[in-house]
Amino acid sequence: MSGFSEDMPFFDEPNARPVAPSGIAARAMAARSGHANAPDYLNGLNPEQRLAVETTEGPVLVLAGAGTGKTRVLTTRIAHILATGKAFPSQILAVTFTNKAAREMKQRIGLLIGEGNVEGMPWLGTFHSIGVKLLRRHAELAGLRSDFTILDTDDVVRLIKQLIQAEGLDDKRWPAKQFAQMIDGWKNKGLGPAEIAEGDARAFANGKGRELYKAYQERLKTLNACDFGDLLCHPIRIFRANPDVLKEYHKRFRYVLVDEYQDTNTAQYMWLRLLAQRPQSSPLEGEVPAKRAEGVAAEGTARASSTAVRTPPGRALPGHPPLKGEGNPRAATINICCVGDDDQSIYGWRGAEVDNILRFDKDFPGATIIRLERNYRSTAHILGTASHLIAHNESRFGKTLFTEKIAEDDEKVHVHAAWDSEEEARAVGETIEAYQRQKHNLNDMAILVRASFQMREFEDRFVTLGLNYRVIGGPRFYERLEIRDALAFFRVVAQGADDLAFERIVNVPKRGLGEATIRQIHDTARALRIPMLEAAEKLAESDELKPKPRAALREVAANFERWQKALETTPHTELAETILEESGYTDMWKNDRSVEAPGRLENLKELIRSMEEYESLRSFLEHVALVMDAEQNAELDAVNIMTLHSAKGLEFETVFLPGWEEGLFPHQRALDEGGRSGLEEERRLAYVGLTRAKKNLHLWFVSNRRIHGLWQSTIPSRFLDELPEAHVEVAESGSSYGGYGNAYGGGSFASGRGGQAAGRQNPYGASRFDNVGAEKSGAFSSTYATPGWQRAQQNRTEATDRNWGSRSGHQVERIGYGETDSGYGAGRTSIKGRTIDGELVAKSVADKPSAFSVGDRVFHQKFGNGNIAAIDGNKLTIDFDKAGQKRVLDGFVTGV
DNA sequence: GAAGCGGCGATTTTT
DNA sequence: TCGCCGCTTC
Repeated sequence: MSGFSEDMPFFDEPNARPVAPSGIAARAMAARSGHANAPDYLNGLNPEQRLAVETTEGPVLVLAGAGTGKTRVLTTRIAHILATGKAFPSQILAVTFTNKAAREMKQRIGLLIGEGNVEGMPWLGTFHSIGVKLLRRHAELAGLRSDFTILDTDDVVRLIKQLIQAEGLDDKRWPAKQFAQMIDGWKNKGLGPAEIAEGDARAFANGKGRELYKAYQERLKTLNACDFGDLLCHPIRIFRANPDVLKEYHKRFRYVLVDEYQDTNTAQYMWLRLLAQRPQSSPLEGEVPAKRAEGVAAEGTARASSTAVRTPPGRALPGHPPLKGEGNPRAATINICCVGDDDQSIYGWRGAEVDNILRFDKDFPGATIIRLERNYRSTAHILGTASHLIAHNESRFGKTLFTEKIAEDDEKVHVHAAWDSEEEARAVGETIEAYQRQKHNLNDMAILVRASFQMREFEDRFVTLGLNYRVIGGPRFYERLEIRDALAFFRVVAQGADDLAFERIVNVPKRGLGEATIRQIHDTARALRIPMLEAAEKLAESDELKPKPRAALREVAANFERWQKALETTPHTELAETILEESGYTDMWKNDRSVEAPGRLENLKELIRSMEEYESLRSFLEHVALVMDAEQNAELDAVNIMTLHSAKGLEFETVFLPGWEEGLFPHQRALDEGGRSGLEEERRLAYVGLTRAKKNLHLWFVSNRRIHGLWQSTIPSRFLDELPEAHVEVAESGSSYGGYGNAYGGGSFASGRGGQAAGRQNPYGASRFDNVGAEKSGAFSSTYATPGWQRAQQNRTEATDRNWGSRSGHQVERIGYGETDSGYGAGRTSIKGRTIDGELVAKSVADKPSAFSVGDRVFHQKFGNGNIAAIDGNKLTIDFDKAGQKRVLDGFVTGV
């Protein structure tokens, strides 16, 4: 109970018992948790959680360690505020980072207080979705119309490229992508063109960075569009420039809740501060005028004056505006509750400021800090391991997770060594099969990697084993080529000024509108200051074009005119279908002979289907821009493969963490670019990984890994040396293909084959992992009787057939990973059309012959075309034209 | 408009 | 080393 602020102010609560001053908070808390008449929703909360729920007034920081019931606290807190009549649903602002988190919160609040009431929580959402909402209401204050478009990263890059070229700059020397990232970085900090540092402005485009940024913002305005960063920055600017507007929201939001506070960037922080500081009276006016002015309007001068006050030890802060009434005992009540875990801050590289959370009690004086350390997820060994590791970080509040469930048979954390990444994949595969034999579900297992290139080896291995897996993360459904094309059509219909969308599809399908014509449209639009669509209409009526492009353009213009009219009268799903038909887009794919085409058509169908949930084309487009989730197939029992980053917030019975080697984890670039804080973030990432596991945890490191195509010998991660011996067991081997250790090792694993790394020293001193793997005994050494085959056979007759027709038992799912414009190679998508609803799949698959014959010509995503040489059940031996002879499962090939 | 070649980069990712 | 992007070529 060390976290209580000693000077928490006393607040009157009209509708409830007064909150006890913090001096007796512990006692009060204890007394209350024993209260006989506590409402249902409070039942089952532990004392800390309950305190976090019931301390509704004033600033509260809930430091919620991994697996300590963070979401439960947030949702119960909202339920409590509502149940005690402290606020109406519409008076609560609750922000999350991801749509998934927002959805989950809505759902869980619904369970607590009844579905109907959640509908009335219009201000529960992601920072961005709430930003859009605000911006739509006050668009004119940002120079936009309320039907503005939200551009995605791809649009932004294309736009910037145009601007760079328009400036007469070499777009190779100054890549648009890089500048887009710079702009993103500035917006993360809430900086407009006028506010960026001189040095930053000069660093790009021959010193034209600032002008370019300005030009970009102006271009967005003419396009009636904004980017993701603007969704936060525009509201900030609006609030600052229009105190009356801000006041409106101060009145509205009585309670502010923030999830994952450690991930907030500076802009989000500013946004929150503006909304959270609610003067109830105005004694502050004139009292600290200088600070106030800075805080609300001029961040320029704020920097110098605020640094001394608010810089936490050890780390300098880039100019945050000071808090109004900072340090002032008469500061207005701020009912803000931020929940987060400084130890899980892993997004520094994209602008998140761990300091926001570390600084909380300084930002919000008198804040109550509540630590949730009671863990309900993992075994004592896992917690002990994670805690010991994270204790090596300096910049942290300091929490220690504990559990009350200590079972004798809990296994220690296993650390395994392998010769190289291939053996690692093989051994993990075997361990998974060993668990499977003990009746563990594949769904309960996850492989969490540092970098996505590591996934490939596991995928390859699992394909051969016939082990179901699913990859989570990566580009998603809405980033696929055909989806983006379709959306571009819709966007132009919904918002005629969307030039980027127009440019994207004006010549899709091919209409003979080449570069020259598009240039001409572009120039006309620029000259007349009208959208390209209008310019196209004008050109089509003039004599400036040759007959062919002129006719084509006339058709395009007529199409859009017709569709725009239909927008008023036709149901939007119907209209969407019409658009894709009449534009020839569907036909384009129907006539396409490539393997991807059918999948693309199915995706388009899925797109239309998903539109039904929205009331209009506009609201659909808005959701598409912000909600880019792909649904999961939870039915399929499959091992989960994902990066450590995307694993945050998830939990699994069994977790595998491969690749614990210096250079990979911690990643070399994190060290090079981030220094000590980079290392600490890597360590937090490791901590996130470790704390995902409920029961079983396996860490791996290899001696040799291929990096950029070259085999390099590697050194075990320093993180391994930071694990507590008491909770860790070094498994001698994981591979039945053992012998490497004896054959090559003989000594230090870290020194590699044949002294390859001779002279290379472990800079971190002798590691106790140096000799691991020299002997192989094999805690999980398995036999060659792989269950994969039997399983594959079994699966054929079970759920598999229902969902996937008679494909092989081996199933692969890619959540999100699909092909994009730029494309993940086709080889990355093993089975297409998983987004199709079950019925369609079943039908289309059933039509196909379920078995192949020897001699059949087939196509495989990864290996290309080949002829079937032999068939063994669902396993085919194929002579590939290019890849040679391979054995693959029949589900992975299609007839040609 | 497709195919072929050369250069380059190669963590992590949400909205 | 591999695979993508963009440019050139026919």
